[in-house]
Amino acid sequence: MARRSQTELAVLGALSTGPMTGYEVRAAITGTLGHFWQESFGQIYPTLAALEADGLVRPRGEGRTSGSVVEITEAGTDRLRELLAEPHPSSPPRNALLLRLFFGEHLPRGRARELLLEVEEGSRAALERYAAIRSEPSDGDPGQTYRTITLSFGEHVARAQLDWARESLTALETLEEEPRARG
Amino acid sequence: MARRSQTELAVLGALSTGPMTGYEVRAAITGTLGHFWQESFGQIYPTLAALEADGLVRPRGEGRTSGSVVEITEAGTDRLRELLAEPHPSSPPRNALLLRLFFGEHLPRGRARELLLEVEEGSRAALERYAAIRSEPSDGDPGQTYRTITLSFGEHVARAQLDWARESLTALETLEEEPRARG
DNA sequence: AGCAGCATGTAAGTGGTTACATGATTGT
DNA sequence: ACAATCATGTAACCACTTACATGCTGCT
Repeated sequence: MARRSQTELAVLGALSTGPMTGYEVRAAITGTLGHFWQESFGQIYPTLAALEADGLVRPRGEGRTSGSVVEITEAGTDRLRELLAEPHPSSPPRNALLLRLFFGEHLPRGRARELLLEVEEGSRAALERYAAIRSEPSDGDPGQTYRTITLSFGEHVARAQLDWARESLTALETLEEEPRARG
Repeated sequence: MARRSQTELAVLGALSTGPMTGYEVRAAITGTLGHFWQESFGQIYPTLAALEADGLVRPRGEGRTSGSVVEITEAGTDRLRELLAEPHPSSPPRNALLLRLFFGEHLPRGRARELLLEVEEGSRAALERYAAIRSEPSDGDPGQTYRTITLSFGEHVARAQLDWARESLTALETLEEEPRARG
């Protein structure tokens, strides 16, 4: 059966690192998967309820004053492995910024430049965040290699976007310096 | 009012290059915006109908035996510029492949490698497509610079992913050669 | 005659976001 | 006392995909 969604996978994945509340699941996801995955509360709580109904997670009262801490069950871990092994759906690309840039000639003057500066700044900021994560002490965990690999993905892509933005800004400047041959 | 969606923008943008049928709009979008934008027929036809109701596009009978060719109106061009100038929504990242790789230790043996090979091959293929577009004769159109910029984005990102995939494959090999210190 | 590709459209479902409502706990 | 943040949940809505139904045109 199955096919509830990728959210189930993300939530079970988060819970595989230890018991936590729904709120913390969300924080864990934005914190560690943030540059390639996101979940909203409107997804997390219903998913958590469904997982509990299926016996894949269970409530766990101890150790906390507030919030209902849940932990992953044996069946949940099995399910996680199952979901991980499934072929991954590839979401169609939709980059609204590029869509605007593509029709750049119809853009208000200077707007294209603004869009590129936005990318430049965003990529720079991303690289800083990644550097901070890199500098955290490694725990020697066997999963470390895989986590570093996904971090490295973020770094590669961010550097590529930074380079692209800078090159494109230069290209735009040359365009605007030139006398306009055509209207 | 507005806020019908980005689809409206993509469709008007396609029609700004000339009159065509809904089917051709779809082909134009997948053909030229393909690496950062996609639309399905289920989106295009209702959008086209709505645009016509608003007087932003109009049917145009001549010159064809089949299919209803539509063209953009003056109001449509204005609307296109308006939409382009609006701040762009940024869709939250959702990379199902990275989500799996992140939990790589729970993946079946060899699966992580497969995923990376998939990225390697995909990026290689993308670069070839981009090279083919590059080699097409330039038409000296003033919008050319912007179209080249978005193409360049694809190239930068594809190269980054290719490098990343290769580096990560090496990292995985080293991991598997090493005697496993921890279970 | 038959098939591939052009063409248009709708209905159902899904996966997701946003906004809202509510309240407990912690720190100042 | 108040604010921030932790915490849980729901309802409404939205954009989009998929699958389906239908038919035409042009080529072989």
